[in-house]
Amino acid sequence: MPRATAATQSRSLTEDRESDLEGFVGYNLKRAYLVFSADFRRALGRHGFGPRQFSALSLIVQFPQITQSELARKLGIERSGLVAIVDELEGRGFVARMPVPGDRRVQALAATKDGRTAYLHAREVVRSHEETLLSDLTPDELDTLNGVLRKIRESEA
Amino acid sequence: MPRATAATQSRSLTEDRESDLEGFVGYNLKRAYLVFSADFRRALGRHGFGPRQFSALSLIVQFPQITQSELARKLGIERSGLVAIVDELEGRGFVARMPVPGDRRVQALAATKDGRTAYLHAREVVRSHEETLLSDLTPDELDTLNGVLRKIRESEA
DNA sequence: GATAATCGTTTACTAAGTAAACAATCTGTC
DNA sequence: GACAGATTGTTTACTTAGTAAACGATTATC
Repeated sequence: MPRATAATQSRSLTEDRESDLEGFVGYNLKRAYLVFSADFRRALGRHGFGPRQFSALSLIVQFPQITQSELARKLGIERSGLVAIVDELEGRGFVARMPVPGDRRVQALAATKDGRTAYLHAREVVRSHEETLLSDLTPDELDTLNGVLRKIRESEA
Repeated sequence: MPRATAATQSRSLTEDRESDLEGFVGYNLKRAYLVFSADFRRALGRHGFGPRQFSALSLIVQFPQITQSELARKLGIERSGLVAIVDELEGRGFVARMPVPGDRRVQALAATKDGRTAYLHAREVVRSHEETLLSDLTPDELDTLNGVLRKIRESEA
């Protein structure tokens, strides 16, 4: 069994030879997220997708007729913040706002054919960008990472 | 006007056991980072520290006489972005900009006594906030998380 | 000694979000 | 059926965290 490398003494309270900062999960989480974010833009920027548009379109494709409030809830952002995202997706012809018979307040969202096509293509680009970024990880590490990130997310109030 | 029948059959297009989005590490990384970030502010907001001020002060305490350029490099941000952070730390009396004998361009940064005290206190608050957030993780998971985040960070160009 | 590079800084800009208010609409209670 | 209260999408104003380009002062290089 390949044991963890020698660089895992980080739990000591008094050993200060490496930066304190590197020992904080929050800081490392932010830096790792920034690496992903920058690479995402490199990979999908030319396709005209930012992370927010991609996330929103993904959920719209997957949950047809979802309302804006529900989508905002799933994304963890405010309704007001979602308006601009949907505006842009609609402006590109990827998404349509549609009235809902029973309730005239809500706008149901549906991906157009173009939107679905663009999403399926973008999804493959994102998969490949992630595969590259994560290529140094063992399958075990990848599994643990996914599980841990989910645990952290679920600990949210 | 694109017709969109109420009965959408797009479910058969994808193998969609759960949301595509949940399968992307980048998205989960962002959500997890936001959980940490919000909790960090809850924990240290009343102490007047944001994540940026905390990170900068941490490195200044650990590397006395560090220059602003070097600090920016370590933090992974632009020099121009660091100015406001140092301004604030200096305004609170936590940090002093000092001239360096050999080179009149640079400003060496040093934590004041107040700055060191405030940092040591804040560090304990951060440790406790992280401990709480990560309490659902096994020691193995925590080790793997730290290692994986580091690997991702080091893959940066 | 001219030219290039570096440092801290300012200014203008961008991205991504929140918070509060608003009109329109829906729901539950009397 | 009327009416108080909640909900929806939206606008507006604001905040946060950063980048990019230019600048004067200085230092390094040829």
